[in-house]
Amino acid sequence: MTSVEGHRRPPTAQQFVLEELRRAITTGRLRPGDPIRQEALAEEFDVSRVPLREALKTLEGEGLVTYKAHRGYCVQRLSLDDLREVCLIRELLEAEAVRRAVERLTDAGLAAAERAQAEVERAAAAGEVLEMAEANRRFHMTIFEWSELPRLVRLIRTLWDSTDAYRSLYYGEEPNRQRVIEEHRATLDLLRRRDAEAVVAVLAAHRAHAVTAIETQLAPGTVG
Amino acid sequence: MTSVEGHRRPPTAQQFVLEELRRAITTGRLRPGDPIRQEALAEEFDVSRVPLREALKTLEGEGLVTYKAHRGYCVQRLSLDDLREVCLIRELLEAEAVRRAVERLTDAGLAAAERAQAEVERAAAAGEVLEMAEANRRFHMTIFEWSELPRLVRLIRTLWDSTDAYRSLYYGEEPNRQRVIEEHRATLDLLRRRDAEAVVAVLAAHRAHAVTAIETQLAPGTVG
DNA sequence: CTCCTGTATTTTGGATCCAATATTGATAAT
DNA sequence: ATTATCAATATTGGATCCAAAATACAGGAG
Repeated sequence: MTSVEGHRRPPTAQQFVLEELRRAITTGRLRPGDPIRQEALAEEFDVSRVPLREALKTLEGEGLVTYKAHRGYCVQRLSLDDLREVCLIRELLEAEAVRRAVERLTDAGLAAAERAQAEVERAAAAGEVLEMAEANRRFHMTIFEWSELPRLVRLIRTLWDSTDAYRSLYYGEEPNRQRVIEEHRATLDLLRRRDAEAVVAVLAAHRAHAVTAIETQLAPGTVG
Repeated sequence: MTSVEGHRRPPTAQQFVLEELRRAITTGRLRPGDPIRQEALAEEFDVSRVPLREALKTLEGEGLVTYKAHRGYCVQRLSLDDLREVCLIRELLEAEAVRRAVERLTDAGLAAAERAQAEVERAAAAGEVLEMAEANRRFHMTIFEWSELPRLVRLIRTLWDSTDAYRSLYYGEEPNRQRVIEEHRATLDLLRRRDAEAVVAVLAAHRAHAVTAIETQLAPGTVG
């Protein structure tokens, strides 16, 4: 094996930089509100400013950074209000995706979701938080994709991207990871019974719980 | 007056190119499926390929063009299925935006919408189709913005952008223009009475009509 | 005649350099 | 002392040039 070091480097510098920028933002290395100094960042990633700027344009489209002409990019402030808003929008879109998905559900599709779930549980047991988050994402996207509404899925994916920062926060807690596994099992069960509304309810409950968890985690001393 | 020729040129080349590209796509000058030859386009717009590529990245984020590494950009095929899907998503998002908007509706807000509507009617009477489409957009966005959900409004705006091509088709027909004016008046009336669900219904009916109109316009000889 | 292969050409990706704009700081006038 | 103005600096925007990849094409083997 020559280059199987976890992540193989993307075929273009802009895609590489895009991943790195996402990581930098989600891990808090670049903090919300920070202006983005292109020269410094480009040097750090060892690329020129051109691919960096193209990656930033992509992130601008996703709402992770803001842009003003001649003043450059800033990391978008992700307030709790933003998080709540994203969850509200996800609620609307994912509910529709699930309803459509259940109508088109096949055995092969279910098997794919079960494989993703197996990977989630494996990663959880092994304590691989990052892998678990990734498999979790695959689990959900697999379901959404059954809807056969590619634009809808694309939007949902973008919304997930835009709150990656908070997601890693959530998955950092062991009880939350356990909870996710339970919810996935319940979801699979309800899917087998073609009960779309119940699945929608589970997903909604999950989002609500995640928001609450993050709220308390972020504002721990508001009462004391 | 020095540069009041309708549109003043944007402060950056990428924004200028972005507008031009949008226009080229909506007017059919660049047709769906067409690969985008950067060199040729850049020369046509009299800029280098750098700002062109940044504009394309923005359009990629909006779903108007697709991108593959080392193979470049293509104008997204906007099938009728795509149009229907965008309308479905708009239905979900705009309904929520309207419900929130009605809860927060102020007199000043209503006045702004009425001004936009006045401009719509003026442009319609003057036969200025492009101006009418623009005022129409302002009318709706004004309402959506009362929701105070900036990300939601942003998404809706992007969805509107992605179907601009079809919109100009719709507004090209006089009866459609007349219909829009009626619907706006009804909408304003219902807003004054704070009847969110009725507004949602009007908007849904409008979208349904637009889709049907475009379907018949695009496939005129399917029966004969 | 078909298919594979190697090469030429086209097209995209990226680096460097220069221009334009914004920001900062210093100086002077009120 | 405060504010306005102008110069110096930092930062972004864009053009050109070169590298890398993909595509098209020609030639030869089967």
